Amino acid sequence: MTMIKNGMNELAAMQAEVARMKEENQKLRAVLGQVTTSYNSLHMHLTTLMQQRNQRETSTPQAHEAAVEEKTGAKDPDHGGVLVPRQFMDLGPAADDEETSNSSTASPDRSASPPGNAEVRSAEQSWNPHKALKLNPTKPADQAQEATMRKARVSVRARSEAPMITDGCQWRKYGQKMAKGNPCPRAYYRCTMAAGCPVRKQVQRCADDRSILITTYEGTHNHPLPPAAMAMASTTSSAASMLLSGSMSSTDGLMNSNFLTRTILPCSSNMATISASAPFPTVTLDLTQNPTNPLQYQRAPAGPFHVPYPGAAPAFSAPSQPPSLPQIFGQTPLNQSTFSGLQMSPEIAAQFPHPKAQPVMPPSMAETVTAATAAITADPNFTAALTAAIKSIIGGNHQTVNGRNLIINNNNNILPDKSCS
DNA sequence: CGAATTTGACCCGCGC
DNA sequence: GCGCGGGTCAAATTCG
Repeated sequence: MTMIKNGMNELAAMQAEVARMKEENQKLRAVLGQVTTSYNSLHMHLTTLMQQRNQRETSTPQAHEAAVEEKTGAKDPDHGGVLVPRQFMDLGPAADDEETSNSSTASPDRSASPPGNAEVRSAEQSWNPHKALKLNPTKPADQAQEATMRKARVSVRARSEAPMITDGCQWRKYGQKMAKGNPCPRAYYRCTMAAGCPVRKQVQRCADDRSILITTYEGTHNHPLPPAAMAMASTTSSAASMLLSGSMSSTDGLMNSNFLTRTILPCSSNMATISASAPFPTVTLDLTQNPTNPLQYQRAPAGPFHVPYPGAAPAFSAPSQPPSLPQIFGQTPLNQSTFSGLQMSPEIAAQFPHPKAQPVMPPSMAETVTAATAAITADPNFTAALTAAIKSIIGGNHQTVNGRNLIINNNNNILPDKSCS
């Protein structure tokens, strides 16, 4: 008798559970529909903007193409008259293609590379940007852009007692050097999550304050990343994309950091600095300032440093690992055009009423970033469309220099490169 | 014993 | 051309 009663209770519980799941399913469908609608409207807006821009461009196509040619040294048929940079429109096939070929052909063993082997040589060039520049002086524009992308660096400054920050990737140390002007050695690491992955990073302590760890990332992963690594990879590639989209149009050395600052690190206007000066354009994300900032990492008592960030945990699955710095950013692996950590402008938000990212100013930074992250990571196509749309919308703030976009800074938030080395 | 790290040698770009 | 400095290689060593 009690067994029957138990069975009935179980059945009732399961029915309740099914009903609850149905309700949840309906909500999710509603959300999906909302997102789809928003995406469609945004896509339409993007199309309209691009058409308008194309019309403007085609009115003076020769001047534009001549300017591009002068800047890059070759025409790029992919771009045509569209001013949206490739790294924002493509979902990374160009870089991926090449980097995929790297993985199949690149050999770190230089002695094994027969001289004159074009394929191996090409891979070697992509491995070493210095060689690439020298050995292929007449490369097409897109290749030049890719080479520049590889050269672009993202430097993260953070306080840490640990010898290296935990970013979710597997790294293999391949060298260490004493850098001039810094008593602390600089360590060189290479991503070992996939054979031929071109991503490298340098780790060095700041000479002025040795509690500050400077980690410089270079390159884009050519393999899927674990959740814990996606955010940082996305952040660095996004920062690099942002940097290059501006640095290639600016010859001033220091260029606008406002836009990047607002987008990569929407919570703080003085955490991201950009140096487009030689030898490599570098974005510096400074996490050592503003102790009251919610994004400010806190020193861990032992082991790798982590960045506690309330309200943003879903991207990290490892229960033992508290959300670390990159957590605050969105992620899209293999996508150099990802616009991470996006803070929606009211204009954009109005056109994209994401369920969590309402145009109303967010009550907290955490919600903003969480919502933006959710929106961005939802769909890679949407990511590309959104980034392109933003670029287009910001077009009002753009000027064209030598046929390329230049983001105009509305406030004078240009900070000197604080690199210590 | 295989993987990871260390470390001296080497390569390359750049300035003088 | 030479020296310096940054970056990488690879043999030796250490570690798990």
